[in-house]
Amino acid sequence: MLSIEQLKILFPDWEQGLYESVLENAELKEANAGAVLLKRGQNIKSAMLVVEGTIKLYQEDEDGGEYFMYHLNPGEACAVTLVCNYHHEQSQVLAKAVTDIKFLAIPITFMEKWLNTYKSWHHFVIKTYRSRYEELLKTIHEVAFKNMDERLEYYIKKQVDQFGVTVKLTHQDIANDLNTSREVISRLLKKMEHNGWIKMNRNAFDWIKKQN
Amino acid sequence: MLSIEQLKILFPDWEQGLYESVLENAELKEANAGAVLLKRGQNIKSAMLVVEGTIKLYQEDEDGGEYFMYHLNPGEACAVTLVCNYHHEQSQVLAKAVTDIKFLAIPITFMEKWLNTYKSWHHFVIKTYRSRYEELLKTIHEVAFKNMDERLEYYIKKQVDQFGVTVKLTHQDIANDLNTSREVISRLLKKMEHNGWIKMNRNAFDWIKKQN
DNA sequence: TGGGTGGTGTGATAAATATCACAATTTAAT
DNA sequence: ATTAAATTGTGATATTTATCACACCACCCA
Repeated sequence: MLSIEQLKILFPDWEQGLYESVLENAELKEANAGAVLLKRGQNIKSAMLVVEGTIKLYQEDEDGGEYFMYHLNPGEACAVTLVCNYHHEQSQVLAKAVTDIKFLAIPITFMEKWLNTYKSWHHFVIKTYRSRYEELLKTIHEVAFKNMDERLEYYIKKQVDQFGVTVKLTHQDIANDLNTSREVISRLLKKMEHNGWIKMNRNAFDWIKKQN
Repeated sequence: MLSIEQLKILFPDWEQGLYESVLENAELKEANAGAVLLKRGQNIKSAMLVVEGTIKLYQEDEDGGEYFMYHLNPGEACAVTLVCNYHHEQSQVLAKAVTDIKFLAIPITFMEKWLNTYKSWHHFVIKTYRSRYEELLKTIHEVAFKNMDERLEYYIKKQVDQFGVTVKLTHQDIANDLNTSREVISRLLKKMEHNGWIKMNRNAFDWIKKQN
């Protein structure tokens, strides 16, 4: 299990009692890069708080399509799992581990209880919802108004913010995340290369565009 | 101002003290159908709770484009205005009155205070965020995976749920809400008419599709 | 070392949507 | 009643994206 000191670093704004409750009731779980942590329609049985590594959140289609929405990092929680009413909530999202990860799983029976007990938990939940709500707004902005070239640029920038200027993804990976085809991504990346925005390698490329 | 009885009907799960605080500090405002209540980039100065009528929430583009996300009805609050930190939050959304409306405007200086004072307010805020988060997920699902014909059907169904089977909108109205062109909507509606899903009139049509 | 596999490049074509042009018709206004 | 404005219908065309087909190359591995 984690030490209380590690918890305090990850979640600095909590009350003492909340740290103790978490240590007592949460399970520290691990998963490998690529693991699916939550899928569309799955019953939510525990809240997920990221301790180590990065998770990607997707909207998932009925027939296998995916659309990437945002990253979850250590100290953050998966909003959809912070359910208040413990009656068979179904996930609307797909969550995948990008790297090897560690996370705290807290049975959702505690959610309602903690909301009433810990002010800091309450604030944490609200902060989580608010920031994710804003991420979704940005996603809608992209997908409702932008063509694929701009969406790709936005996608790459998020990737760069997360993992640095070397983007270690295949064209197919990116196409899956943007719910398009590999050919489209290949051609758009080629254009970016012509424009001097990226330097391409096999299985990866570097983002070298100067930001104004 | 409203009576406390009216408030209790609209917001049945609140504490007594919260009703009183609202009556004391909220301003009851009115707006006409079509009025813009909040636009992208605008500073948020008060929370908005709907008392009467219906509001439409949009994602707004830099250059005038709009994409309809969801309706707000009496007893509901605009999530983006429920800010916890009163430091110049900017709206990411566009809010328009669909009908003549009445709403409570609560200065955001009370938001943080009430979160710490009223459990029922805290729950209300979380419930609001959660339900709107889910609406945004549905919107992303439409716009990321569906073609315009299905998105139009989804749009009409939301309209029907709100206002009944007679949809009083012009093709141009719908095109604006879905960020497409009038011609596209006209042609798709014509197809729906052929399929026996709608009966068209000028400035309106009836949704007559049998649901299975 | 010689396949096999996966990643990438690229043309051809189809489908979905956007844009332009303009006619026809209804409603509103003077 | 006549004109003006708004609404709808529809063809032609352009753009964007999806799909199919296939070539080429790098890398792994038996």
